[in-house]
Amino acid sequence: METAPEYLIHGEARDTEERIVRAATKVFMQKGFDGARMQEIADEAQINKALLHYYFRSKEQLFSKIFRELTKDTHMALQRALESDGHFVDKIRQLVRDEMQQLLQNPTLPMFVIREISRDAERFRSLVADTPLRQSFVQFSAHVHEAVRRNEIRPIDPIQLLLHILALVRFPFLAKPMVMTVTGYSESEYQQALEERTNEVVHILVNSLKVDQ
Amino acid sequence: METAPEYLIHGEARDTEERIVRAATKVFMQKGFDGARMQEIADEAQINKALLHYYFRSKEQLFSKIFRELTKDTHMALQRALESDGHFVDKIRQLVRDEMQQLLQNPTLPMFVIREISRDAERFRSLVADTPLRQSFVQFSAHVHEAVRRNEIRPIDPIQLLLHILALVRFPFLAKPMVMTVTGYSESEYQQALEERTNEVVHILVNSLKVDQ
DNA sequence: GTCTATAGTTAGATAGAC
DNA sequence: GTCTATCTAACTATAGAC
Repeated sequence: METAPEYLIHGEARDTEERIVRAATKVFMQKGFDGARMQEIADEAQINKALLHYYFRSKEQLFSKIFRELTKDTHMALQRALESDGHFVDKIRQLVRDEMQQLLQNPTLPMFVIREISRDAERFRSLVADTPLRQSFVQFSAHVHEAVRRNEIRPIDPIQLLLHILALVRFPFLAKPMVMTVTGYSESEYQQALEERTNEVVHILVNSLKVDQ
Repeated sequence: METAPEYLIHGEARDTEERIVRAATKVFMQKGFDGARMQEIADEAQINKALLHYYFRSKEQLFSKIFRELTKDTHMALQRALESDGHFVDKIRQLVRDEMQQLLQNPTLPMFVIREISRDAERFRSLVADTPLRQSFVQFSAHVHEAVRRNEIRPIDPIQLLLHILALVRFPFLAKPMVMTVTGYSESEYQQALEERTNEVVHILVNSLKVDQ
């Protein structure tokens, strides 16, 4: 079921669709696919439940749209970093700062993505198939090997370095409710820790990549 | 609704309850609370659905039992590490090895815990209230400050160090489906990366804690 | 303790008026 | 396009026989 071309939609149509997408994004990110209710999305969008099905045939299709929208720029930060010139360590620095800045704007995205991929890895696999994301890791690996060869960094398995970066950057957002509870930190205290974190992460990564240690 | 004392239960009772718990653990860990179905748990335990409600009044109560069971030893590794003697860096080394070993035995636990806490942080808060887990972070912080004072490690905010450790150790298990897809790694290749990871994580942590850098 | 049968509720989805 | 009303299926939970 194709949506009608833009010029054919009259009245409040575009606005309604946008409100639905915004509402669905909010609810799906908060509750996940299994926990989300079409009724709640309709309420949030201030429309009727039936209208959801008019715009998006099913919950599944609505979710797919949201998921694709939210993940389509995932590889951008990595791409920008790899394409930049200079020392490999500078690329890492840029990558970390870029990702941290984005996540501070959108702190619940990591939990959403990882929860839904874990729920249905197959969907993600087919979604990623025709996407530059897959190619990004190949390039990243090549950059790592080249940097090792040039003696810019110590020898390291690219997947371990990737895991280091993703872990250090994304985990604090993923684990926010857990860590807040365990530490007893308040919302604002934790927020501050997140903001101070960029330099910490850059520091630990740069140090671990130094040669001759 | 208390379960009858052990000696009063006859026939296959204990075995049944155990099968239910095992089945529920499997299904809840795989699907999460929202995605799990009582019918699936019953099938997995090879009993009737009504019997689930006989043993555990509701899905909520069954889940609570499982969740408490799975999280009750969370603080153990940290406790063991803190109580050990010697240089602070040795405690970190032990902690990482201890946790990694446990997670390799139970690789889906981090996803389960973090997903459910994110779904209902309040439950976790009240669950942790009367638990040594909360106290563990206080002790951890004290150890960090003391180690800094003794010049065993560089100055570092305890919450940042805690985040470093948790992130580096747990994220690779959390993000397994995502990272496998992005990298194109097979199950066995990823498994090997996980096993090789302990030394990597120890290396990066120890390096980042060195003084005079 | 364990089962079958079913109540009670809520979810996603559709019909049809406007 | 948007609404009300309703269908159908699925889920949790309970009643009651054995």
